[in-house]
Amino acid sequence: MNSSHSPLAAARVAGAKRSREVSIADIARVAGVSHTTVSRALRDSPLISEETRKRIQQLALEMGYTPNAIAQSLQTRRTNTIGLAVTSIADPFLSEVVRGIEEVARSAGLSVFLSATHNDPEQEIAVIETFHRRRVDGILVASSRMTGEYKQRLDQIRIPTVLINSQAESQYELLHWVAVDDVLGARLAVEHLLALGHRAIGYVGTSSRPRSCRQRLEGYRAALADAGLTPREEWVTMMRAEEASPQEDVLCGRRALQRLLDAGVTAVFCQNDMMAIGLLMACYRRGIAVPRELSVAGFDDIEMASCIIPPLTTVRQPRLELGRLAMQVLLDLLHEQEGHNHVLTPTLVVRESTAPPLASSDALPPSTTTE
Amino acid sequence: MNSSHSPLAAARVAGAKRSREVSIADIARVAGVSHTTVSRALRDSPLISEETRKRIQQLALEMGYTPNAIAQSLQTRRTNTIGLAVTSIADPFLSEVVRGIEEVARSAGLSVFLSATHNDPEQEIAVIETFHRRRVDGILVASSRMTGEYKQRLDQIRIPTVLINSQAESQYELLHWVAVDDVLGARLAVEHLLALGHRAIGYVGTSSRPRSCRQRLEGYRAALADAGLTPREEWVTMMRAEEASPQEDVLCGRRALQRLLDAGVTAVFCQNDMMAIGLLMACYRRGIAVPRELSVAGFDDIEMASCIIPPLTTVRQPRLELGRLAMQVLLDLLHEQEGHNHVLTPTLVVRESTAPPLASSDALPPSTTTE
DNA sequence: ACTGCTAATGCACACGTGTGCAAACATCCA
DNA sequence: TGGATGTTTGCACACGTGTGCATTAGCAGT
Repeated sequence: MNSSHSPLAAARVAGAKRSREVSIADIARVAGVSHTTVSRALRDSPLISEETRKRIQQLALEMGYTPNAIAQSLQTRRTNTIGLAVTSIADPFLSEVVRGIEEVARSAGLSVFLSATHNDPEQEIAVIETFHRRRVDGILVASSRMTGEYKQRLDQIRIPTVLINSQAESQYELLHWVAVDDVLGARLAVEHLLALGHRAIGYVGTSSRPRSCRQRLEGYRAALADAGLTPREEWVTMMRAEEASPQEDVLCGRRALQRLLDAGVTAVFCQNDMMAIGLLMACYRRGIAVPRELSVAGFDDIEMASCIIPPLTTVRQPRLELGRLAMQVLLDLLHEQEGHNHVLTPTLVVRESTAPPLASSDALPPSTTTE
Repeated sequence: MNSSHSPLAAARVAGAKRSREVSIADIARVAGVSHTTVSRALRDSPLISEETRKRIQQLALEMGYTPNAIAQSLQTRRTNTIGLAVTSIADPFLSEVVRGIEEVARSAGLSVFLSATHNDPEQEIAVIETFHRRRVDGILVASSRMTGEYKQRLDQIRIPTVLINSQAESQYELLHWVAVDDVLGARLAVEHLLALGHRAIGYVGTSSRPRSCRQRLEGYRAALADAGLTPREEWVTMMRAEEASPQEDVLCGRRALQRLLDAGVTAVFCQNDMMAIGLLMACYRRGIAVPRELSVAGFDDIEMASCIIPPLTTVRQPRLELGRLAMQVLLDLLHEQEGHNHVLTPTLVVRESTAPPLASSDALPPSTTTE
């Protein structure tokens, strides 16, 4: 009958330095009931009388009780946690995707572990390993190359997984995925350039994202073919890259300009916006007017695309939607429902980096079906 | 003596559908020892003989054992987890900061929970609450306003916390922080404009980040004062905003142009790069040449600043460093060491959006110390 | 008063891991 | 051979929460 006047004061004193948090056992002791009753009362179990429940909930509040999610997870075998692996956190394409994911996850009561893989197979495996150790309920992987070992790993641990715009060349039936139609997107961009009157249209891609590069190249080729054109070999410039970082992409675009000019193109379709921006910068440096002398189109429609001068014509990926949908599919899987794969439709956003070619541009001999 | 030929096969069968993961108890059973021995062997305890340890580690590998971090956390009272609260995930300023944080965290064996608060007090509290429930070892808060209730909450739960570029007007001695010197940064930018010959220099700020706005305004005023100038009231345009999102900032910049032109300034210093970019876009629309007719300087040096045309003169915040350092301070706190607060020094990055004013610009009467 | 029924509560165990302490065993020395 | 010392192992408990089952209390009906 000396110290603690109220449970509240007791909690304060207990939490003075670095001591334990208030547990249901503590509440039980104060309330004079078993920890079982407290547990049930806090979870609104119908087994507990209205009166007891109210009393205990009030007490929990006064004592500053915060449930221990760790202990709950151990018991229920659910952590209400997901792992999100991205290639690069600073990737402007991913920012909105991650935003969509976190938004949906949080409204479903899930917390998100974020980890970067830097497009490096070894780190990818380490990240998955960590997620597994932490017993996440599900995993999302964005824009990753999927090396064989990685896939094998994911396969073994049997955690529901959804891939977003996977760069793996082969799909695996065990994994689910959400992606944007790259072939269609590329078609839209190239058809736009064709409609403006361009005939010599270049392509710039990078080896750091092999799948989207291949698919977009395919769309590019298909659009040209439909117009009765076959691209010259030198129109297609493939840049070597490893890291898949924005800086690297800009550099690729910048370095590609000379080769494209040498190839004599009047328009360029870039694998993504960052490369297009690199290209624009190089044009600015060399005094080449865009779009008057050279038309440039990108892919992704990142924030920057609309902020740059001239505003970039590009293919819009519904990035926020992509993230939301991926998380939604994962939620379905977590609820033991069947998960469906989705292909989202990109749209063309015409801005000011594309225009009809200069009349002089047909100094270049038209390269129609040389086949 | 019927089914499982090897521990490996046994594990495979066990993990067939949705059954339990392999635990140390399982390994113990197979190895014919107690779970205690397995626990010690896997942790390289000196209590275990070399031979037993090797045997058990080998067995663990074969059985596909992955330690349960949840159970470990419950026992050791450490989750090796931190919570990172940001205002907006898509904020280009934060991308590099988050990258630095995750990098250091991961190399220290910590996983990162990411959550967005949208600059909303209610959500901020909810996020902190969740972090607490999950028993994170530490918390990082980036660019947040710190409402009283929020602070009180953080204060109660006594989890080591580090603030990054906090927007709270008052600092609390309990919390640690890392920040960039806003006053100095603003000085650098404005002194640069002064050195170019500008006398009528405008400022654009937003109410969504009150502290950095106030500090940068202070630096702006100080630089002008040192040059013997007092800014006219209409040179300082304050935009109302709530969300603290990039889109919102761009809009603020865009809408500020007219007011600045009316005020007759020849150069503008913006609270951040996104606002400067909005301003540039507005200039582009109105056919105002930057930097010939109007000089524009920003703050932050986000990726976009160097990619835009014209490349933006701005004040560089060491963003990656900021993230790394904040995480480092948090690590110190986690290791029971004293945490030190840090003020980082920004630097001026002169690019191409600033130039001397047109000769005609002094049609505007010089407004020297009207005081 | 006894039975049968419902409502409310507690016991005991589970989840998977770490660790203090005791016990068993081996080794060495006198 | 006995005792001292050192090495290796296991028992039992702890961490905080959830839940099946038994137990108790309360109440109505005969």
